[in-house]
Amino acid sequence: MNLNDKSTSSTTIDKPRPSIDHVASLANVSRVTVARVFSSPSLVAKKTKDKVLKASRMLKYRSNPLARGLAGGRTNTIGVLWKFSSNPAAPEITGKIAVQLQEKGYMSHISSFTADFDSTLEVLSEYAERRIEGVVIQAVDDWLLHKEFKDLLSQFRAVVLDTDELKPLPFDQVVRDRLGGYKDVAKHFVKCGRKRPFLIGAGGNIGDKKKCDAFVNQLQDSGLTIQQFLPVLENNDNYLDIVLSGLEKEFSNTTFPYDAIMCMSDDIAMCVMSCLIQKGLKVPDDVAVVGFNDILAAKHLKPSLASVNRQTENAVFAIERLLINRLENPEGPIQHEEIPMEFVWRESAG
Amino acid sequence: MNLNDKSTSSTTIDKPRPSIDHVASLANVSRVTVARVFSSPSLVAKKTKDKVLKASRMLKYRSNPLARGLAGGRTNTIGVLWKFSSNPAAPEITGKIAVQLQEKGYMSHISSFTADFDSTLEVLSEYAERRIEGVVIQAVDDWLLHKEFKDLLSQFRAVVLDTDELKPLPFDQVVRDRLGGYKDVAKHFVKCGRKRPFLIGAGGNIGDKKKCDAFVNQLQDSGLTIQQFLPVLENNDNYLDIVLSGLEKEFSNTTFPYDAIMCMSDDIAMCVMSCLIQKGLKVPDDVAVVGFNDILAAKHLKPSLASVNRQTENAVFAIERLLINRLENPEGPIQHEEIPMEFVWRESAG
DNA sequence: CTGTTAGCGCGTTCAT
DNA sequence: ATGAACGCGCTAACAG
Repeated sequence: MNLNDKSTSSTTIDKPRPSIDHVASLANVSRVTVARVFSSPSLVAKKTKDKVLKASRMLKYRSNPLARGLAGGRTNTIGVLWKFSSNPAAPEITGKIAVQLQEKGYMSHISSFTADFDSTLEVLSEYAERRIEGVVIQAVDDWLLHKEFKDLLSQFRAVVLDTDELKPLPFDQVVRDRLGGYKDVAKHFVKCGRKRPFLIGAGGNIGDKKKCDAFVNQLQDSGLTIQQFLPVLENNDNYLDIVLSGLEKEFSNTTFPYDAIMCMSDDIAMCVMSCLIQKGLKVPDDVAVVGFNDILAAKHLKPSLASVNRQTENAVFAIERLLINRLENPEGPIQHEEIPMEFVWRESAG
Repeated sequence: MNLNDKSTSSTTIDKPRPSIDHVASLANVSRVTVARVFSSPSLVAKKTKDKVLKASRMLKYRSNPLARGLAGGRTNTIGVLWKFSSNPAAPEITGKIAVQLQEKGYMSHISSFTADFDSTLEVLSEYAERRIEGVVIQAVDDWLLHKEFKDLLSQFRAVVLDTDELKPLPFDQVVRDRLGGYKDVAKHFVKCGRKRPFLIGAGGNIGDKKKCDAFVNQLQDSGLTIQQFLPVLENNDNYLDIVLSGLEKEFSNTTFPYDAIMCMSDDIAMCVMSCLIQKGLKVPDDVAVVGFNDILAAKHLKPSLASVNRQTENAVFAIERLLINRLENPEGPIQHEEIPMEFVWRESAG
């Protein structure tokens, strides 16, 4: 038991970074007893426990997460893996998750999916090496269905997926159906008698493809065909430039060919509205415009901007709930929580 | 040397989670030699090194960060501490930092300052327990000047501060002078002959106070006095409502009393522009409007919105550079990097 | 240049 | 209910 006796005389102004041994000697018990007080308190006599707790409080003892993890204990660490590129919403939700978990006593690692599959596997491997207890993963791509991925994930005590539709995987999931939002917009356009809808902002990835399909199919069910898409390059800071120059071209005809525009972000929608209005068109009388994200400013614009609300707050709470629940109860039944994204009607939608 | 001989027959499909000992025995050297190949390669003979590297590649060996940290080695972990509440820019910059550092082989913990001083100290203590190598801290408040805080920070191999002005602290700093942005806007208003400026969006904290002062003082230097502030509650999702209802009241006079408005965010600026235009005022002819943040959409609005660019990208790069540099060279001279926030002129500014 | 020894701080058997 | 001993995987201080 090699501890410097400095720590006993608490008058010294050192910061002895107390270890479990210090507490043990101060409480006059063995190191194991101290450890047990924190890991499985029920096995320790109340009197002993009190002694230990008092001593640890005096020394401001907190067990070391690294040592704990190395020895097979809990690390209070969570990994949050999101796709940051081409996803402006990623920082917001991952940040909120981190802050929320911090309040629960967990520390989060935030990482980004990378371009290739292998290096993303590496991230999960490193999570495992660091004895992370749980991971929260944005699961929009289909990578997760790979066996390798699944196996790596299964190592963790808790896994929560943030998906856009229920995946056939044995993990807790928060399902945020953005497609529902797109369908609702399509329905609204139909209901208002719009005849020439338009969709702006498709990227090249799978998720974007799904959105387009949902929107188009919903329109087709009502007998409307959509004429054209204005594609947007992924992960490009100039995407608004591209969108707007594309839109400009549509004005070369004598009449503007569309009467309803769905934009894949509020940013785009705002710019489109500005452009239309400046060209002498009225929103929503001539053209209806709907955005996506429901930014705070949307309701204060003129006309106020209709949008789809991602329900980020609710999603974060759901994620936290599922995660904490599984950490505390690893063997419980798998849970799914649905949080539909809501179409928010405002003036611009007509 | 207790290692299961399973690992030698690499045909088995187990994932033996190879430890340093496995590599050592396969390469026929001692465990220490293996460790040295990774920590200080220069001390190992080339021939031995190759042997070891080959063995580790075969076993897909990667040293365990937890064990490394516990034994006093490097953990490849960075802490990023920001004020998330009442700061919409926090997720973006912290996210970018994390992604950037991930590419350099570091894993980031992202945390938020909390309301009280003590629990923020706790975060730093936990960083220390987790043997984090470096911390990046948003240093707008004056907490850092407390001795306790300074002492805790000094433990880390690297500390990079993101400040709004140079702090008298022995740490690397990236100075993003937002006050310069405000001053530039004030100068611009003066230059354009505006006589009745207005400032919207002051919160209650110290940082906001400084901004206001910078703006007001700059105006006063030119003989202009600013009539009024429209305060905004911190950390409030309705702040736009409050701003706009405040603005409404100004219209009760026969003439709108201001001819130039500086808004503390682009969100506010957009709403203010919409409001003014709807009331029949012209931007910028009757009233100039400037925002803050320079969102992508700003240049596409009508009129295009003048703003102040935070230079987030550049700041992230600077932070990364200072951090990596110090990690690799802990004893080097302290560095400061200035990244002024730039006033971006556009139509709305007049 | 390489190997031996002794920890880092904690969890987990076993005994008692 | 409590303690002794060992191991988690690695680095540091020596030795050779």
